Amino acid sequence: MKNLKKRSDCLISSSLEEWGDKWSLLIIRDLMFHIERTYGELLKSPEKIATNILASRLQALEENGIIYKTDHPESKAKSLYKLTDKGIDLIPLIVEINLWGEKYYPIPDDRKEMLSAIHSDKAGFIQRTKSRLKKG
Amino acid sequence: MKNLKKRSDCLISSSLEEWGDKWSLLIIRDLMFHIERTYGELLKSPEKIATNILASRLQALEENGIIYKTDHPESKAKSLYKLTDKGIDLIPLIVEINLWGEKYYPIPDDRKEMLSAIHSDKAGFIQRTKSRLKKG
DNA sequence: GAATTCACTTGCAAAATGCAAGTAAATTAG
DNA sequence: CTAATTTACTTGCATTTTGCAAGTGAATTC
Repeated sequence: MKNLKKRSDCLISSSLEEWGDKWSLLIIRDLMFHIERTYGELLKSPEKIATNILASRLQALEENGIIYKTDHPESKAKSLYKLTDKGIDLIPLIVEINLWGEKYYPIPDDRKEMLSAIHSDKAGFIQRTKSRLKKG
Repeated sequence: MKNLKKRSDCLISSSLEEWGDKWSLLIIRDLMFHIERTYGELLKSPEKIATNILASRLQALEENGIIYKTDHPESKAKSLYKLTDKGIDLIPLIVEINLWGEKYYPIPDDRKEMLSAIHSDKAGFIQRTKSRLKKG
């Protein structure tokens, strides 16, 4: 998957070229909820991404500076993927997707707490999530 | 293009099934900036969507209740596409994409005014845009 | 030392995309 | 009034992307 075709100068179009496909945003979601994940953990997400697609997306996201790969502290066989600051900047977007989804889909139990935190203080939630990810 | 595969219960995943591809979001962008567009006007967007892809996306977005089609007031040959309330609810998302893009791409001149309006009063901008689209 | 885990890669079929050309109804031009 | 043009698509086909299953090699556990 080669990226950055630059279909136009539009900010939205350019941004979507980087992360605007379903799998990329689901990977970003996982790294937002869990701070860091191994390749195998990302594979276990309920949407069942294929191994080759996961590999190509991780590579593209890394090339675009949205995620980075580090050594796993306990094993040389594993490695960890995390969001860069550029990736962390996508938190407000993920929050808005959740808010839209909340309005049109049944809310899974494990998202209820997060959504009520967002509703009571959106900016605070985003700020707390950002700092949790940055030190992680 | 058949929709709604429902890969999981995740709000993000379900939402992305509806509009989470690049072309759909660009169509939504156009309908947000211009309130209403004909098929031909949508085709003229700088990203150069193919005619068959545009047709399939319009159909999917309509089936998902995000846009609707109405008669053109001046010509039976033309028809107009507009955002439904469900589609209008995506405005905050488009705003956040713009804000992310602003940080990582050069800002086109024709977006500068909008972005400064967003920066000075995000909630107000969203509210004004919503009411503009609803009466339109 | 052998089996298992981990992070991928490879090969191939199926689906989606993109391009060019066509079509039918409505509109405009002569 | 008739022919050319516009409008909103559809169709056919090549290219690209996706998805599935089966490797592969290094690291780890048994």
